Amino acid sequence: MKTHTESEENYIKALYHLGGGRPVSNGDLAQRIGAKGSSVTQAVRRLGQKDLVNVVPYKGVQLTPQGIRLAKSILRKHRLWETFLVDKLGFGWEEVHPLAEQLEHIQSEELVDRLFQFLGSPKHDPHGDPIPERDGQMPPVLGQPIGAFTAGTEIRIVRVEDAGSEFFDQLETMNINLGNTYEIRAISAFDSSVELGSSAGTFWLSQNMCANIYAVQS
Amino acid sequence: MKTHTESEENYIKALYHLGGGRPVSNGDLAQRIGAKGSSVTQAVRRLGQKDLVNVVPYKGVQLTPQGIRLAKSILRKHRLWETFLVDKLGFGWEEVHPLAEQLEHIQSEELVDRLFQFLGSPKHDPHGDPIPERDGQMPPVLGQPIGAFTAGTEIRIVRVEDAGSEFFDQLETMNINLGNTYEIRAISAFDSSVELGSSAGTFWLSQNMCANIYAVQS
DNA sequence: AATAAGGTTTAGCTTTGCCTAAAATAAAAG
DNA sequence: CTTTTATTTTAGGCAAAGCTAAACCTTATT
Repeated sequence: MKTHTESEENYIKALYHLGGGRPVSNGDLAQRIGAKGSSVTQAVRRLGQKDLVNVVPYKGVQLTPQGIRLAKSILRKHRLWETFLVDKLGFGWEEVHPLAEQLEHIQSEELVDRLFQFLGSPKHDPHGDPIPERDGQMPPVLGQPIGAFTAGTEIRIVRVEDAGSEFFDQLETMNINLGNTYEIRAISAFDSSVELGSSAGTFWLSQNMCANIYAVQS
Repeated sequence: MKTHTESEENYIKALYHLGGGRPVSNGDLAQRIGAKGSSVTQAVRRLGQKDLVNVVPYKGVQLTPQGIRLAKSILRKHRLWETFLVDKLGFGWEEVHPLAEQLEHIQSEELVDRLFQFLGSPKHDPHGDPIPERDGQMPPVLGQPIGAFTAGTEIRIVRVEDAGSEFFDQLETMNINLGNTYEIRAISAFDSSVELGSSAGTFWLSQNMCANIYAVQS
């Protein structure tokens, strides 16, 4: 695997995030990257010459299998570093993203492998997102939105979406963490908010909160 | 502290290595960076505009106090990451340098502080080199070359110079590590090589090896 | 003091990566 | 089926960093 610039890797990551293997529009990509359309046109042309994407002018850009492989390897690094920052250095959920965004560009297979081992071969990162394996395989995406369960079910929180720092702050103040278990007490027919119960008492979660918190039956 | 490019940081680091606070010639800097003189001229001009160096055309470049502060903060990061790679991830001495060279550019005071704590507030890195403190203070530079002791002295290895991978390989094969203790059995009057003894037996170290291995009496 | 040698700077070119403004194309509306 | 609108691409600029070759200081030699 050759070496790529950070900019290139950022485009690949954005492409994977937005489309996986499917085509992505110039505009969407520009928005995600935070650059103008014209810059994107040039950038993807460069990526095309390295066979990381297929470009159809005026139509869209699409990762090649090679591009997908690269995207996954970057995602793997990103999520391993996030795990390191939270588990080992004690960072909070919301702080780690920008840091991992820098660390994910460090080039060294060996480093990734050793980090993986050091962290105890994790399958999911601190948000519960799956960490791609060495060979590109993806562990399962865990859970379903809290609102999808029925009243009376015992659930365990296994994943939270990255919905911005205010969302994470809210989780913090409500003391909601991965691994917590609750009983679904009620689901409002009016606004789909959910009442959760634990030994510590019961509380209501807004629909917007619920949509970003994933759980499994337990 | 503003944010700098990797290239800028590399120049600052090189300047610190070559001259500390003293002026450095364009040529020496070019050699160290691995670029042509003309590139260096431009680069230092940019650094000058940021008040990180003082440039006197045709004479030399010199770090400002601000530049020295930056240099130390980079060195701190470099050596902390080296410590992490060796102590926590089990890398060998000689492998860590290029990796630390990438990691030292990660921007986050918070990360450095937490890493420092996580590593147990180390004063020296795995080669025995002092790790600059947060405030720029330098812990002592440990030991003196092995050849400087007299026969009969008990010594403990506390530092090795970075004298290239062949040197490290040699240390490896001779099983010489920081913390090892030996007795100086003899010093050759002919070529200044040194005979070291331990419970495992005795062996001779060439003058070139000795010059890069530092010890204290013990 | 004049000149040759060595190191330094300037001039001009390349690539990456981003920008704005103008032209071109695709899609939607009439 | 044309026209308007929205998106995308081209054209032309700019800054960071590097390069080569030519011009320019310094210094050392004669």
